[in-house]
Amino acid sequence: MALTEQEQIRRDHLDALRAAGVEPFPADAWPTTHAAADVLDAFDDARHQPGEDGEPATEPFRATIAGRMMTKRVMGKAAFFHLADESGQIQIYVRRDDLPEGFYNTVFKKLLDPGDWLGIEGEVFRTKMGEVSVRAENLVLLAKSLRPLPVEKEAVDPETGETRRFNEVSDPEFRYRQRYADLALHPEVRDVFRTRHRVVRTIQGFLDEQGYVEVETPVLQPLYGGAAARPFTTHHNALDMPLFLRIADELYLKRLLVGGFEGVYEIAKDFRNEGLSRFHNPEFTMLELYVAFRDYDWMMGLVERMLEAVAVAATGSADVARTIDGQTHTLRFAAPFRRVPIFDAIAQATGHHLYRDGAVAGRDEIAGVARQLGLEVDDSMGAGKLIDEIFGEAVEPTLIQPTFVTDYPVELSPLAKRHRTKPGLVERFELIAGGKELCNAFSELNDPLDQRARLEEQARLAAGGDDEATREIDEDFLRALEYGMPPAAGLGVGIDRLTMMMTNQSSIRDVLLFPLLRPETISADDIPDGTIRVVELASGGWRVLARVNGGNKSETFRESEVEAVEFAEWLLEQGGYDRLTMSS
RNA sequence: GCCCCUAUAGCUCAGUUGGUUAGAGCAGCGGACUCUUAAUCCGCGUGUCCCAGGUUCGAGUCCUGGUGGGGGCACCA
Repeated sequence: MALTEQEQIRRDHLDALRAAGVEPFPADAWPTTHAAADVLDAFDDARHQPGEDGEPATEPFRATIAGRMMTKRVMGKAAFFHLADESGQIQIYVRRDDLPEGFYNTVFKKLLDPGDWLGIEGEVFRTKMGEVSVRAENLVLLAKSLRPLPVEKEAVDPETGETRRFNEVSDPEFRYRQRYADLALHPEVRDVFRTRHRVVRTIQGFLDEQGYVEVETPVLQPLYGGAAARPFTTHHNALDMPLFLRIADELYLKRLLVGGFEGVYEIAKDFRNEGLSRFHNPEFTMLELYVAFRDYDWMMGLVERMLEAVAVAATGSADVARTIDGQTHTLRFAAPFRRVPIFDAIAQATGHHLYRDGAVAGRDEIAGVARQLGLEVDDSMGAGKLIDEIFGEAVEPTLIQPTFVTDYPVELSPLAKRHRTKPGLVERFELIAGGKELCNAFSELNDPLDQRARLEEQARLAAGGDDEATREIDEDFLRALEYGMPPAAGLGVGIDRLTMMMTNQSSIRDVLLFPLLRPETISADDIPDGTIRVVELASGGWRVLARVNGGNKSETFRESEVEAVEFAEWLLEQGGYDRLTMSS
């Protein structure tokens, strides 16, 4: 691999450390007494601060800490740097004469670099400039950093009192591809994932308290179902059979209701083979919950209480700040949330009552309203689809405060029970907040004959070329339903989008530690010396990469893999190379 | 799949109408400095200007095609 000058210098430092008898990757543990933030919290000037003239503190405050060296300010025989651990940063004061003979000049000044993990032991004090710091009496290298972390600097603006950051890494690609560096540099990014952890834990704690059981159902499924989406497919060798990564876990959780569990939930990774966007990642986390003997009305009450608990856990209060189109709103996740039937919401927004006298308006009337709103209408769109479009255009973006939208047209909701009093509608709600859907819930369909009819309709769609419809009927699921599934309320919550809401992030990539990106392109710099490699290009074609004695060769073949391989083999025969590898 | 924006040093960015040897700050290297904090001061420029073609006497700059990334649309019960 080609090393940058700075990478080479750090490797030189590594060798020099070993030569000086300092192990760069020691095995010894370094048990700490404090986190950086604990030291800052606990410091008390009256008891811990030494006197001006070398007078010892009335109660010296000794601490052993560990972290990453972030900055280094050397002033001859003394130096300062900041040490960052998970809790925050604390300044370290180093003096030549506090350390063993020669260590400061030959090791600390020359061979330790920003990014190195250090252990510090010493007394806590406040500097003349007023910053609580640790005076290092023992300084130990815990792990050497061989790759320079980008350096960002901070300063407090004297007028506003706000901390400004300079040279901040702004390239999103760098941040997502090298999340480890992003996290090391940006405590606030770590905070997002701590909040995500609290969101999940709060939900689990809340549901556990109700007596519900968290379960694990198969990720690898012989048939996929429970949603409409294209699946990822894979293959099991020993059984020689295709398998699908789940697109939902609904059908397995319902089997558990049949089996006698009265409240089950799963926080699951689902996988959908679809596009990427600010709101979509091919693998994402979904909460699904099913509770026997309850209905969607009851479920709204549970969601209100659960999300209030989540908001408090995530932000400290039920009021959550949310930036939408550059405007900051305060979303109140305090029960009860507003409830509005979808047709009432549409009527308020458009003036058109499309559900009258116990029936949904005619398709032509609905299409007319859609056209008035500037929506494109084509003949394939049914009444249900048009209602959905009108809602999405005219209502959804206006629902900033958490709002339950209820009683959808039956065509939109094949898995929900028909409404007990309103013909043509189903018992379903979505929770909308900040103009986006957060939850989807039904009174669940438990009639096995009706369910069979609907799955058969799906299979017909699949045969007709709809690649999001499930091709095969899940006979085992129907067999389970035939034994009898209790009436139940079901809920789905997108955990990623909920976390976006609670942390005020605008992209799903900012709440996923490792969002999916296209693979990095390999260049000749990235392969070991003395090797030749043939790589297939995402853009089509093949490239032969060769590297010997630091010299690179790169040759692209658009048309033929055979030509590329023949060229690589010819190159190998010319000598100087000892290896030819193929990579996909 | 379509549209817009974008890619220059490890990081953040300049780079004029196409002009000869591509710049700055930070980081790094050498030196000074025992309370600094975007430390300071002196000296040093480290590069596949995303890739491949093309136009031109001459391309970081213009054109065509491609790739990565961001945003929007479409898709997503």
